[in-house]
Amino acid sequence: MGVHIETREQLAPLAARIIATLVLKGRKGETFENLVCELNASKSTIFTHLTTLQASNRITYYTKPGDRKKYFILSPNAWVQSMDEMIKNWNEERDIHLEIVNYKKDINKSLPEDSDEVFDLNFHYEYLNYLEQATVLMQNLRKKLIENHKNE
Amino acid sequence: MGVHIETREQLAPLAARIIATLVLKGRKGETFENLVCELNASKSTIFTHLTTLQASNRITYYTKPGDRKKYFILSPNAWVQSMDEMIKNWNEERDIHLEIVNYKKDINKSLPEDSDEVFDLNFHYEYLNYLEQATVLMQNLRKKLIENHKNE
DNA sequence: AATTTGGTTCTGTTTTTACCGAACCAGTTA
DNA sequence: TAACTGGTTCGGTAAAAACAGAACCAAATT
Repeated sequence: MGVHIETREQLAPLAARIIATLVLKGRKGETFENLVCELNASKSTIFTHLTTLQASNRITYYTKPGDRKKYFILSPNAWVQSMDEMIKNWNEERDIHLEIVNYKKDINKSLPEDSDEVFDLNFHYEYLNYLEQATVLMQNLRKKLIENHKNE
Repeated sequence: MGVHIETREQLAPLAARIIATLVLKGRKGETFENLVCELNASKSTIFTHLTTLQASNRITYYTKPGDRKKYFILSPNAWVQSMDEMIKNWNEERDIHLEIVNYKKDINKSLPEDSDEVFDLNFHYEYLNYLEQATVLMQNLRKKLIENHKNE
């Protein structure tokens, strides 16, 4: 599991394993100390990873009254985050392709119709089409799931 | 663009820039030599990246009769590849969550109903639901786009 | 007031990644 | 057959990523 998270979320091995243990631990969470000894890593490493994971909204913590310890848990809306990430990426990609299309159109204009230097834009159009449709689907799914979630 | 590809496709900087230049070059493709001097990198580096990119089906090449050079181009079905990757990832993720659910169910069985050690499985169910729906949507879109593509 | 607990900061060290250069090889051309 | 072209292999290096250790700090305990 650690490895999977590591590649998919592009995290350092240990950061991924923190996530993995939090997934397994569930809503009870895990303390700083336990993470250190369970993953037998150094306090400093765990600390820096915990802070970056918090910064990227992947985890949070809660505290118990009369207890200085922080109990770290996964951010509750993992799938929303995951979808938002995906949509953001698709949009970035779309923007890049749009830029390229414009750039190539410009060049094509300055060439004779039959020149074999003329760019074929079809590739980009197909890709843009895919991105567009995927984004719409994902946004709808997002809305729908959020609705469902509220009504529980 | 290089940077975007680098992070999104998890490639080495130079591999990403190869992709980027191929995207810009389009159908005509780019030769080994040109890549070397355009990206001012060493032959060996370009070579190894070209081979791994071919191995991962991201690029191919064609040859001209009476010309020893290889003209490298992007694999024509980039969006299909991209979707397949995504679906594969979602399936892996689903399998992991299913395993965890089983594991947690097992533990829950051996605990009294009201124990606060009991795992809350809702998180996993929601996530599985998301994965399931996303996968179905993406598979449908895949089918649809492939149909469209054939009829051109 | 001293010590402990839980956490934080800073400065290395180790490991991995990304890349380069030189030597090499199989066809092709002169 | 010598030299060139286009590509391939291998050994090594430089830089970045991941992690560790020790020192440190503030709040709580003793």
